[in-house]
Amino acid sequence: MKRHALIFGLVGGLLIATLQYTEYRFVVIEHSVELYGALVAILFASFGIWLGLRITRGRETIRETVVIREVPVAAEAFAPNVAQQQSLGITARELEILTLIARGFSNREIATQLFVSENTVKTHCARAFDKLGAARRTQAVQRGKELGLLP
Amino acid sequence: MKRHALIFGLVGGLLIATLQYTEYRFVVIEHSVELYGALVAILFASFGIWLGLRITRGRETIRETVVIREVPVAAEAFAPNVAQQQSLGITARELEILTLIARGFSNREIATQLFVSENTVKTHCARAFDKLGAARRTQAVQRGKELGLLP
DNA sequence: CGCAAAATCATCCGAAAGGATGACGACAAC
DNA sequence: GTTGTCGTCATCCTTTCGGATGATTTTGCG
Repeated sequence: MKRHALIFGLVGGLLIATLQYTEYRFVVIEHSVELYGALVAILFASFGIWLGLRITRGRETIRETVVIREVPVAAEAFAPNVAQQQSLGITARELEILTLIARGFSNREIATQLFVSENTVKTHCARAFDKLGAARRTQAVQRGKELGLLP
Repeated sequence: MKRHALIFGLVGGLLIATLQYTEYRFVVIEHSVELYGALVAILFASFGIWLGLRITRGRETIRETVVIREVPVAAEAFAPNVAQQQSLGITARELEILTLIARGFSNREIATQLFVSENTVKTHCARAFDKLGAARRTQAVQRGKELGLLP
C-alpha cells in the first residue's frame, strides 16, 4: 500500500513540474483555464480509477488462494511468557483478567467469577490496557497473544 | 454502473461551472494556476480512487479456486474454514469485519479502512454476532477462532 | 427483466466499556 | 515505622457497543 502512495506522489510531483513548464504557453491563450482544469481532472480521475482497480486487484488475488485442507496440529502446552509479563509490569491478577477477557467474558461476568466487584475488574482492565498500550479489550487480547502472554 | 457515469458527469459539470465562475478571482492572483490544478487533481484523484474501489467492490467472492492441498499446518498457514462459514451463513463481508475486530480495531476504524459508514460496520457486526451466537466482540472472536474462521 | 441475497446507511436507545481520580487495607521490604 | 506494591472499591463522565428496525442500493442469477 505504501508503494501506491509513492507512485501517487511521484506522478503528482511530475505533473506539477510539467504544469510550471507548460504554464507559459497557456497564459497566452486566455480562457483556457477550464480546459486546463478539465484536462487535469480527467487525467487524475483516470489515474485514480486505475489506482482503485489496482488496489482491489490485490484483494481479489488473496481470495483466489488455494483452499488448504487443514490438518489439526496438536495444541502445544501454552507456556506464559513470564519475561514479557514482568518487563511490562503486568501483575498476575491483571493477566488473569486478561485471559478471561480473551475468552469473551464481560466485566460483570469476570467480576462474578472472581468474587470481586465490577469496578475492581475495570480497574485491572484499565491498568492492563495501559501497560499493553491498548485502547480496547479486543486490542489488548491481540497484543497479549502477540507477546505470548495469552494462549 | 450507469449511475456512476452519471454522478461522474454531474460532478464534472459542476466543477467546470464552478471553474468558470471562480476564474475571475483567480486571474487576479498570478501564478495560482498550479495550485488550482493541484486542487482539481487531488479532488478528482480521490474521486477516481473512490470510483475505482466502488466499481470493483464485492468481486472478491466470485472466485474460489478449490485446489485441495494437504499441508501439515506449518504454523502460519491458515485456511479459512469455508464449510463452517457457509453452514453458519456468514458472508464474506461479515468475515472480513470479524477479522478486523479480532485485530483489535474499533468500529470506526474498521469503517474508515473499508470505506463504509460506521453504521454499516455495526450492522455487519450485529449479523455476525447473531450467527455466531456471541453477545460481545471478544466472544465473537473467541467463537470465530474455535470454528476455524479466524487465524 | 425480476427476484433474492448482500451490502449499505440511518435512527433511537440502553448497556457495556473506558478514562480519570481518589481512597483504603494488606503485606513485604528497607 | 516508613515506603512501595498490589488488590480492592468507588464516583463521575465520555465513548463505544449492541439491539431493534426500516429503508435503499447493488449484485448475482435464473
